[in-house]
Amino acid sequence: MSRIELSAGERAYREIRRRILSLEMAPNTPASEVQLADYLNMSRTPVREALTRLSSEGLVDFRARAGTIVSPIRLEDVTIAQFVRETIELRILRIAAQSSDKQALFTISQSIEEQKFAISQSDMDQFFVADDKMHRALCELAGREAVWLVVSDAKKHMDRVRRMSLQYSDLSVLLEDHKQIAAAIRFGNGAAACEVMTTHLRRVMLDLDRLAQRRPEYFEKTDKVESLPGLQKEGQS
Amino acid sequence: MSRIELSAGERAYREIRRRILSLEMAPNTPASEVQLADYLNMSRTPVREALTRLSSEGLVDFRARAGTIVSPIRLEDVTIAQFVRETIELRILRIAAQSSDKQALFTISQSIEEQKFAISQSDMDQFFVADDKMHRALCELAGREAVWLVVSDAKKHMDRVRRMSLQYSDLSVLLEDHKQIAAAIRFGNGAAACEVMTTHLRRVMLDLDRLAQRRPEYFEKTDKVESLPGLQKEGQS
DNA sequence: TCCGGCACACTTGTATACAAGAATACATGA
DNA sequence: TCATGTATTCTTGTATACAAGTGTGCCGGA
Repeated sequence: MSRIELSAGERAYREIRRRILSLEMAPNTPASEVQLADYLNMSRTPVREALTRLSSEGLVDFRARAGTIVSPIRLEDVTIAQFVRETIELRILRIAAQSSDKQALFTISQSIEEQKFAISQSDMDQFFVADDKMHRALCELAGREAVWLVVSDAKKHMDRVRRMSLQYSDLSVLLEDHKQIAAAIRFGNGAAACEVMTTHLRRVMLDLDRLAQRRPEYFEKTDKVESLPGLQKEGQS
Repeated sequence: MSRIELSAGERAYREIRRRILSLEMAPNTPASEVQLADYLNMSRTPVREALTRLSSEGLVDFRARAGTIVSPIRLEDVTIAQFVRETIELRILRIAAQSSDKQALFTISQSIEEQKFAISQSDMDQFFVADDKMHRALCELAGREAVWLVVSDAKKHMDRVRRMSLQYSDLSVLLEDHKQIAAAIRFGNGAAACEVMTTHLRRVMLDLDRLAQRRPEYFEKTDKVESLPGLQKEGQS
């Protein structure tokens, strides 16, 4: 029914974006227009349209007449995204704690079940989806569903990091966070929920350094001298 | 020195965006590609690139093969933007209140002087600029300069409303808000600053209904019946 | 072996040509 | 007068051609 024909430009945008955020297209690697056009079976025009949009999102970098690349992960972008997300979600949480919207509360329980299942299947993608579903449901509970769009948009700069981080993380820890948040919300205890949420959202940041060392080619090279002689951080071969 | 040649696409984007946000291009009116290309002395391609970006920002609406229009002002977008801006700026303010960055504090004083001058000259555009400068300086004071970019981005959905509102507003009221905020910040009184800021940022919202009645052609038509017979709001004409 | 310079291949930036759906004006019939 | 069907015009969507830099690799010389 709602099956409308998508334009080539829109298809290109969604597919390239998905491939970037899922790390299928690695940061700092070329995103050639002709190559993508070939891959997507279309001309350069709609591909270029997609890349233009992605560029203004900071997900690809145009280097005039010298090739386009998938943007490296920028620590600054991640930090801002984290700040914005945390700020907004905490306020959402305080509002949500005073609500008792049955539908939203049910969606939250539902997403937690899905997380359990995803963990039992070791299905990270599904966990990813269920995680988002819960955070989104919290916005609904607060009666600010549309705010999720903003959070979701800010999140794009963290998604690649989150995906890397999830590979080495214990998902059950995150699930436990979620359970505690849900419980606190049900009790109308906004402060407690916020406390857990703050810890929860900051977990990714704790991994950042480790991830940047493990995959330096994914990250933006900083201007600062990487490691002053005799002042190196503990070498992590 | 830093005078680099901008691409046609970038020029088109900036100019069209400026014209939309300044209401030179009225909401709900056509934004034809050929017409804009002609106006900007370039081909359709870079214009289309600009419109694509503006579309993903929600500032123009593509209607496939039926013309592109400047997006109407959507009350929902304004509301979200207000929520996001208020949430972020209040947190910024609490952090800023604990700082004493001389440079940023000076910039704040400076912008207030500029506001006074702008009022004396009845120069709204200058007031607009000085206003932004102050809010930006508050981010700097909080040591989160980059967060301003996010606020600034969220703000785009309020800018057109703000511009309409300013025409009927008493600018000195806004200046007074700013003075109080600056004073509270200097005293390290974050709570007081937040209180004034909340009132300050919500002033635009109070005008919304009035503005929507004065210029209904600028706003998105809501599904709700505009005015039930016998239940009209006070006729304004 | 190293360095400088040059030519070439390759990439994006822009213009133009063409395709196809949408809105509109108009003719036609009741 | 009004409804309806149709042709036309206008708009965007996509493909392709061309222009103009960029980076690279090779060659020659020291």
